[in-house]
Amino acid sequence: MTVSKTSEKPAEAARGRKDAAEGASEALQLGELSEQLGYVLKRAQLKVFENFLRCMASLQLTPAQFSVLLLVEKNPGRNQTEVASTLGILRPNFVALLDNLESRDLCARIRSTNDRRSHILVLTDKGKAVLARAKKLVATKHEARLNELLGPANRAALLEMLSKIANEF
Amino acid sequence: MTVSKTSEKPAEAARGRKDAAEGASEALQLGELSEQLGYVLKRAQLKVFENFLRCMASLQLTPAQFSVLLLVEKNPGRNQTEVASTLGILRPNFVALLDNLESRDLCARIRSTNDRRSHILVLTDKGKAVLARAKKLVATKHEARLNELLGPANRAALLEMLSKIANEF
DNA sequence: CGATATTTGATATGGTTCATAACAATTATC
DNA sequence: GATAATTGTTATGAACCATATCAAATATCG
Repeated sequence: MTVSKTSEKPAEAARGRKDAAEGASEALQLGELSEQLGYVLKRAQLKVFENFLRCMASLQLTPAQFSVLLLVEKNPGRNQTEVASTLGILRPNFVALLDNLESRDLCARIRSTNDRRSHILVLTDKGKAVLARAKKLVATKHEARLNELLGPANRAALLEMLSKIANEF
Repeated sequence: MTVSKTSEKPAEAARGRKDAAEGASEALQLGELSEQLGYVLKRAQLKVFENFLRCMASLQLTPAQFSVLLLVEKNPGRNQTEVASTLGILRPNFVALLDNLESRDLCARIRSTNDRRSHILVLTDKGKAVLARAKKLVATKHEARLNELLGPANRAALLEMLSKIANEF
């Protein structure tokens, strides 16, 4: 982990007021830390989530909520267990997440007629509309920033390597 | 968000017993999700941390603890504020982390003579020895797995891109 | 059919991580 | 020398993650 969100700008906040005065204690050497995959990965992930939240501020969607809307749109009619486990979310924790989306009228639970235990998930019209706007924001503000920073080819390569790690590590 | 640790194997657990029976409800389509940087990044990060913990099981070191040891070894004589903020850890949260390392005799707090407010951090002999063993474990078990999966060139490219994101996003 | 086991959504609960406010001791500022 | 700022610390709350358990509904199998 090693990193926080709004808190400290890692290498920045290290050298404080002292610098102006006398000793000017220099910045710390990261050393082997900057070669540690986990360290860099975590840092990058926090930055990306931070940026995502800023881009989505107007829609008030977290990465988790966005991923649920995306998945339900692509797979309407699936139940909570299926959607949650596909996202790696535990069913108990998925309940509050859904409560939130449902209370905002973005998503609806419908009792299944086949299996009256399960709740079928679908996006409401508002949910579809909000998701459409969210996609545009992500594309133009968030993912575009990536292309700008890495270039399309590198961006694709990065995604592929991360997928490989996520699936085969 | 989106993913858990020991819990669910995302795409795996989705299709449960039903498959054997009749309808065999198929796996969900990830769709645009697999193109979302944040989603893939988070997944990869969880996998990497999980693997790190397994590799370090014999030494009982978390990624955060390992990063502290690495940083203190490279920068002996710095105080808590400097080390914590370099790692992006808030000072209040750094206290318990240090308490742990100190109670295991891996690291020591020494009252500074210049500024009697601050605690100078150093590794104990045991701390140095444990860190040396940890480095070997990480190199041979953890990072080696990466080279095996991506190849050295790709591994380097990945690290560089992640650093860029972490620093410039 | 009918007893038993399983699945689904939900609740309660505890652990871990992250963030803020406040405090005493010490030092810096002016 | 009075006031402000810094250091380590405590207390505390929010958010996220994980486990056990429950009632309702369904599946399984004798």
